[in-house]
Amino acid sequence: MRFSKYFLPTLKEDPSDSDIISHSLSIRAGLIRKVASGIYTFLPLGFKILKKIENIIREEMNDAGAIEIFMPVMQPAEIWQQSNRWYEYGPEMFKLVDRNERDFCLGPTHEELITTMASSDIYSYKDLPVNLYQIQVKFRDEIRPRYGLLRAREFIMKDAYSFGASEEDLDKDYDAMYATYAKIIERIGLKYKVVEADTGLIGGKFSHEFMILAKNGEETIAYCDECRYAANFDNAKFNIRPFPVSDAAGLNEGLKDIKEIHTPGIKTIEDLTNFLTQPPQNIIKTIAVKNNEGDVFAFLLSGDRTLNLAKAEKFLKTSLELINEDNNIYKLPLGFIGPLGLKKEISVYGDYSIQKRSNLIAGANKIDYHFKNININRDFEVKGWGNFSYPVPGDLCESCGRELEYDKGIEVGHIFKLGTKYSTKLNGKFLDKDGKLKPYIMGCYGIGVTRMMAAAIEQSHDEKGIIWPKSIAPFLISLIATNMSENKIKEAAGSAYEMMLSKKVQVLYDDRDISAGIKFKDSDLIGIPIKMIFGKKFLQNEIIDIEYRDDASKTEIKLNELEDFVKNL
RNA sequence: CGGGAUGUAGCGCAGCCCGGUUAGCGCGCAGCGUUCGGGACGCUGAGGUCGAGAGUUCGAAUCUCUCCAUCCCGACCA
Repeated sequence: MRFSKYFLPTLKEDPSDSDIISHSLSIRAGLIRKVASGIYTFLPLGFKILKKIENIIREEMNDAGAIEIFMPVMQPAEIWQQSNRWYEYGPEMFKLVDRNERDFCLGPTHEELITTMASSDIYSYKDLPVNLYQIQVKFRDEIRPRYGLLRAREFIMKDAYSFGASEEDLDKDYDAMYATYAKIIERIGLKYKVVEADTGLIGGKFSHEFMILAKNGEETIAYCDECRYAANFDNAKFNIRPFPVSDAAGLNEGLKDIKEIHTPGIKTIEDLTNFLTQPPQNIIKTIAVKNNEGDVFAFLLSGDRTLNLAKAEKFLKTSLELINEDNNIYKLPLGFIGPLGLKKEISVYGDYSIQKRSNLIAGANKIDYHFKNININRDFEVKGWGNFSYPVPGDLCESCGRELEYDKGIEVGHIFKLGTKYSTKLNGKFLDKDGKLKPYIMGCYGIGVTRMMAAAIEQSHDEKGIIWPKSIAPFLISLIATNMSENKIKEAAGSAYEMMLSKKVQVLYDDRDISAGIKFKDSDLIGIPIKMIFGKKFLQNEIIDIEYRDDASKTEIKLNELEDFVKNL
């Protein structure tokens, strides 16, 4: 492609309405333009990259035996009402009405549609298992679209749905998709981690998320290199770190007498640590929660930890909300709550992080007062112990005992075992060998295609711009003629361009009659892996400079070596 | 939806607090000339409903109100 004939508008400055690197770079490099919040046009360069990502996905999916189909964006309301997600999804679904006042939605996902389709065309165990996928636009009216392509309202997803006759079928497909997803990301050439995740709204037994590692990632991953465990931060299993001896005030001093201390207006752990010059680990954080029935519970944690509500809910088998000014049915003195002197109706549960501690500080259940030297069992009882917090630095891998490490990531893929959730609701049944009618056992597997593009930028860029991995780079070679008014340069670069075209090398020839600096800057900004420069050195000695985008390394080749160089790319 | 901020030329911004002729600057864009390996220079020029509507005023980009859009922080997700 000749730059002068292409449509590739680049910007020198960051756009004012983007804060995240992948967003501003994809606008500056001329990949996308914003149409409305969370809605984008793909310009030629961005579209090219998208197609490359899609093709890698398509090839690997096909290799894994999945079969491509194409379903509509617009879907009738009935099937969503049948699965009840018309209501569960709620305002997150774009809904519309046709001229006959029938309800439709713009598909946020396609479980309903494909299950309905399967139910009328797959009747026999002989047709199973089968794995169907598509690469399609999805619509989700996100509460808050943000970060450009990372959370858009219209985005492209590869979604696959497997139908099996048995759990074994599902396991096989699930494992195949797991391996395929890993292969896809490896082929694209990005660093990633697979984590155990929550199943969320889509439902099902368990799931894995594929995370592209990036500093600005939305998700925190807790992992252990020793035993290869990795999980979402919220979900991570861990053992409480051993209490550091240097912090161990009172560990060996025996139990001291309780003292009430005046702490006017000191409500937060942070204020308290400053006021008393004590580490937060010596303070009991007491978090009050309530369930729908109006039962109130108190969870005690080490002051440096945060209550993981999901863990508390699992433990108590009830859904919970934090107590605040609005739902404070017992009028608890927020900021000064503690285990000692609580109402009898409130059951107290302890996090392992304080189990073996003594002489701690806690709220006195009286405004502006705390207690010193509180001791478990001597001063109050705990109804149950558990792990109720998020991990903190130093916490240990549950299976091997090594310290957990943390990384930031962007979720680009998610695979689920759905089981019979949708087949049951949408009448997706087949006749099995034993002559019995059974629901399909399903799995679903998604990759965010447009998100993958943004995640790649997020992982791979520098202050000059994007650094594309070769696999998805829009062009492999950026051919730069530094001075178009030098005929020798212009002609040599022109014939090099023609030669590479004939050899099917993907080359962007910057033939614009502008200063060389702009060409270098643009080339770096849009992230083409190799710069091939015809300039001064060519005029003098027929030397062509080769410069690599990723590590900025350089080599020189002579004109007569050019064909060989191109051959070995 | 709650909290915070912003809307002035294609892009990035100043002007607004303290109202007063033709609304500025940089980049980009067009023409001419000079330059030519890391965002060159000179001259000339085009380009604006000051987010929208209403109000206050002799007079509004500037003050008031309403609305809209966009971005950031929280619950959701590929």
